[in-house]
Amino acid sequence: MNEFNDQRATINDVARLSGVSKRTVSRVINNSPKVGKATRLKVQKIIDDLNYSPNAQARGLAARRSYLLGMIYDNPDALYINDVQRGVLSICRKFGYELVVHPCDMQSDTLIDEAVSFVNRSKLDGVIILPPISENNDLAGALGSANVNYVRLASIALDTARHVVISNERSAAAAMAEYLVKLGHRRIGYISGPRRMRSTRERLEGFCDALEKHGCKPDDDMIALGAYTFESGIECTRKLMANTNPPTVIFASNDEMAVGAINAAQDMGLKVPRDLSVAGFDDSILASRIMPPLTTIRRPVQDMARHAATKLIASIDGRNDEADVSIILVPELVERTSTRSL
Amino acid sequence: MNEFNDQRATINDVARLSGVSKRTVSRVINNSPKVGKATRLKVQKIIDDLNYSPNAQARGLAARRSYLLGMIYDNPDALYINDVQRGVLSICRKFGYELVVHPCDMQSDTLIDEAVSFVNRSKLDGVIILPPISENNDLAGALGSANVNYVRLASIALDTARHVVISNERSAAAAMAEYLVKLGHRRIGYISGPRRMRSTRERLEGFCDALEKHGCKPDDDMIALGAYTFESGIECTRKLMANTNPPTVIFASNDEMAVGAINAAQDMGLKVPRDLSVAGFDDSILASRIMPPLTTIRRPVQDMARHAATKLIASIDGRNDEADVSIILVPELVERTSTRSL
DNA sequence: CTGAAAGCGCTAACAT
DNA sequence: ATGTTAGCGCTTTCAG
Repeated sequence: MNEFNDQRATINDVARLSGVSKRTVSRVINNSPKVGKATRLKVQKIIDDLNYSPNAQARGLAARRSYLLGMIYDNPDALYINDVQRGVLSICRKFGYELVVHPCDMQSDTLIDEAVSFVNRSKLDGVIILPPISENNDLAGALGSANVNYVRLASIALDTARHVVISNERSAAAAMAEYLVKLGHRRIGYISGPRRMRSTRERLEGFCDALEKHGCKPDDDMIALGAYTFESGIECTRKLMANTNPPTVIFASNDEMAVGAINAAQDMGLKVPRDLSVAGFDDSILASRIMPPLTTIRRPVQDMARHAATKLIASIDGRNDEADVSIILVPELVERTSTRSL
Repeated sequence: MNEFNDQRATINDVARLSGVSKRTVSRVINNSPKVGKATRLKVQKIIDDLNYSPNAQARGLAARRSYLLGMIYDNPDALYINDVQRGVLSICRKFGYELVVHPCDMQSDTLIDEAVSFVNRSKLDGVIILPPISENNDLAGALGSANVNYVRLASIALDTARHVVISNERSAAAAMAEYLVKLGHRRIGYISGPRRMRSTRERLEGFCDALEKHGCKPDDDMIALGAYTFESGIECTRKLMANTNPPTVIFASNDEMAVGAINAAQDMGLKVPRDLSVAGFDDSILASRIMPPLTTIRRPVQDMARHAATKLIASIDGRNDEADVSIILVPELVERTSTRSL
């Protein structure tokens, strides 16, 4: 490390000192195979001595590459976002990319223009889009026609394999149904997410279809429309329990609502799981901290993120086979003590 | 928007179409005052028509500016990180900066080299460092001698005003002490964070000093050494309550531990707050979701982040007066129902 | 396998 | 107030 020199070394310095041309140094940096072994070693030595690292901006300008990936989201769940960031970054590191984050407002009517402008302005090589924004086909379309590489995280195949990484929430919800039936429950309440989200439908249909197979499809009064919020969990639980024949278990389709359900139950003087079982979806930090600990479904968030980043970089690098591999992950059921056998 | 042209417009296109030189266009882009009003309007019109936006890489290369800020952290608390990101980004947007995130491993012995290399490689204009990494003076020193602009988020003035934004956790902890004493508590238990962190000392000393003023300085057996984790909260609570004269309230110095304390209490057959009051620190999502809802202290995280970003950008722009303003924020006490009056 | 030279799109002295 | 001319540090034809 040259502690005394404020100026960082450039490719010219390396070329001069190692007695080769810029072009050759560039080849060494980029691991081109067309460099003699001796030359490579000589150049590499100078690079190490100088503690040289190429200027990303200059490189990007010349090569039309920024080595920057973007992440676009409007998700209230900080834990989810953080997990995705970590997952994406673990792959970025391997390939020399950095991650630029871009939270935004889903409802904004300039959402699409803003997203495209974000990518263009920063010359991002690609973007990863998180749910629920990932479900916006217009956004994906705009990105596609602007020739932007993108991968969406989703619960269903809403794009070609190249552009999406899927967690099969339908089958995860079905697994929860199986589990609750096996515990002996027949009166089963369900709290859904907001209508406009795809995950809402996936989870609901997966759950109901599986129950139907066991001959206990829930009546309409066993299904409450929530909003993925704590408060809506409370409200829906009240509604569900007000039925003349209330459920013995409530499956809230995310943990926030499940925690709301537990709180509501306690308010009503019901003990969970003695008087009412409760299950959630997400395995957020809340799930393991709440009393009683919540039976829930763990989405493979970091895995999805890693796959998305891998796909994206493959796509940027033109490794089409890899970019086009179909990725479908299955969340797993986490059994805790908020659900009991009847 | 020119939908049919794959190539984005460049400054040359704008110059040619508006019949002025590149230099003048550049002046318009950068809001230089030395441009005639008519010229400015004419150029701006072309810019709008072409939907032109300058290439950040080229701009950065020429001006030695990337318009990229970095965020360095190793913090288990996703909510905190997310809050900081949002805060920083709200300022970034105003000034045309983007944010590159960089979680890392505090324990790594290449931490410092990696951080410096991160900044150099990506040509970041500045970085914001989160606790507890922000407490690493060697890192700050290395950044400083590498001429990197940085701002640290901290609980104490561990750098010059330009380089730090402070939340006064000492006085916040003191406020909690006052509050508990006012509720009538005298036997007061404390669960600290890990020794190596500054915030641990700040919170502990602030708390104890305030109690001392009221003549109820806690004995050594009323202070348990935790680790800011859920499990350590449980363990420390057990220890505290095993005293012959156990506390009537436990102040855990973060919410995770406070939630552990509540769980431990319930395990021991104690009802919170009837048999034991519990208070936390952070006002994390857990605080409002747990039963009973947690009395805690809310750190002004987004505010700190905004101040840090503002400072950093001022410093980059050479607005020294602004960069050197001293920022000390005070967290506020949030009263909920996990603490009761004796 | 290596080198010379022409840019990538922008800013910044230095004119005018 | 505006234009000319060099670069910023790198990649990339195109030659050898």
